[in-house]
Amino acid sequence: MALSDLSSPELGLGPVPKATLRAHIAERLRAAILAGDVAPGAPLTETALSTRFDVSRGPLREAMRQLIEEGLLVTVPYTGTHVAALSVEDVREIYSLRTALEIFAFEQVWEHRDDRFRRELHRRNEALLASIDAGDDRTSISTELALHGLVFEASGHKLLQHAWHGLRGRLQLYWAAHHRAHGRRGPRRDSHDSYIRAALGGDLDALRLEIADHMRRGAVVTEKFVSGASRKGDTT
Amino acid sequence: MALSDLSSPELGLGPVPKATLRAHIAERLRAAILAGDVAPGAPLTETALSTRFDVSRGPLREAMRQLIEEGLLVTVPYTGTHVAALSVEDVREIYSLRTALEIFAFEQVWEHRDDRFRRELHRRNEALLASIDAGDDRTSISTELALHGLVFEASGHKLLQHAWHGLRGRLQLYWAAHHRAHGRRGPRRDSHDSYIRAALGGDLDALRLEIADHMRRGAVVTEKFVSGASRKGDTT
DNA sequence: CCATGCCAGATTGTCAACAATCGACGATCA
DNA sequence: TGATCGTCGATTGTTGACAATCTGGCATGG
Repeated sequence: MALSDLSSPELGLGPVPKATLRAHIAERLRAAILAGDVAPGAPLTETALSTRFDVSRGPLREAMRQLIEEGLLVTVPYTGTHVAALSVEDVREIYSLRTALEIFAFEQVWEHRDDRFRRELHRRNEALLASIDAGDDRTSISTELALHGLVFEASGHKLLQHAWHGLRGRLQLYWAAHHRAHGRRGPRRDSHDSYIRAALGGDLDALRLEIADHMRRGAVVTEKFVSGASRKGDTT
Repeated sequence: MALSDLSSPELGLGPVPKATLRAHIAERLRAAILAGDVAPGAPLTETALSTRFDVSRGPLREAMRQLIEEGLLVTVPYTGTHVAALSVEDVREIYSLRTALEIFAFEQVWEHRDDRFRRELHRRNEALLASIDAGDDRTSISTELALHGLVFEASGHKLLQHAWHGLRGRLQLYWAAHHRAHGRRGPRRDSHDSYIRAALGGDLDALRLEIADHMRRGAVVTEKFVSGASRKGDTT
């Protein structure tokens, strides 16, 4: 199953999202952080945020707890909360774990790849290319994450998807910061060609190597940015 | 580094845990669930819990959010909260992801295994054997989890440890339920012998196979229990 | 007899006030 | 002059009351 419900519109049926205030707050706050409205390492106070969002501190705190769990915020009891700081160690952990999880995801999907999967992979890659060509670095982050996210969605493995979401948020924090610092962060236009080829090919071992290499390249770029930024006394 | 601070007593120095109420509540509630004081699938109401714990609903809610994130509770807005129900699909996901993560953890540690690591592995295995021999099924769950947890601690990979903690909680929920249902759930006395051998040996590929096999065996046992329990209309 | 609409109880969501704790500044004293 | 202790502002932690929403059952009408 699982493989069959990638983007079925379902005619708009299915359970509608129940909107609780904390969910909205979490979404807005996450967006604000990833948009760089507050820099990594910058402090956040509950009262200030509750005023800005015009909500009480109760739901705001619950939303912040969620972002803490996602690794975007750090808090120390009775003292304060701040946006997670950037660190090279973090980058290494994110990319190494990403490698392991994405390979595992492909192992799960491997025998079940169908036309739908192939088409969707191509579609998302073209969306990535389009945003790169348009020079829109902001959406190219989203499209690249969507491309890599496909295999996790297709796996139908809820726990695995959960782990991917956690990684994705942290990754987005670093990419967004990189984007703001250097203007252009996006991958080279052809950087995913061999990835796509291997993902649709017949050699699982080749894909393993390709993913490891792909991640290694990404990690090097991001690490370099972080160590450069922290040397300038930016964060940490 | 990382490999060096496995169980250093530090003479009782080091930062004392800052006790917030929600942390205590989360701990107690988690213990209650894993002890089976509330069965999987059973409903939990905030007001009832806040009365029993003699705290207000604020910190209680934050503690519950944490357990929700850990996969022990499930909530639907404005409607209710219940302990997570058991499902064979969940078991398959837990064990398959466990396999991937534990292999990854060993890959991280492989070249850094030292005497300390070897000693600690033996120590924890002996603790497991002791609890099995003592017929203490309750602590044998803890000791088995501690044994498998070593490689994650030794990896020094914070993100990986975080993922392991998430898996461990879910696993504990199933094992505890199994224990309560059948009295004796624990592994056979020699079930970790080949695991230890492979973990300390020189053949990483052999260890990969051993872990995969070890998990497969565990998954089969747990799956069988869950499908049996649900067929009796126990949960789900 | 079945479908529909409504009502009541229960449960979670939200709010504003109060308490506990922390970090830093400045006064005090050797 | 230097260190130490107390105090104060700021921040998070906690509480109890109130509002919004859901679920099930019941009355009503076809």
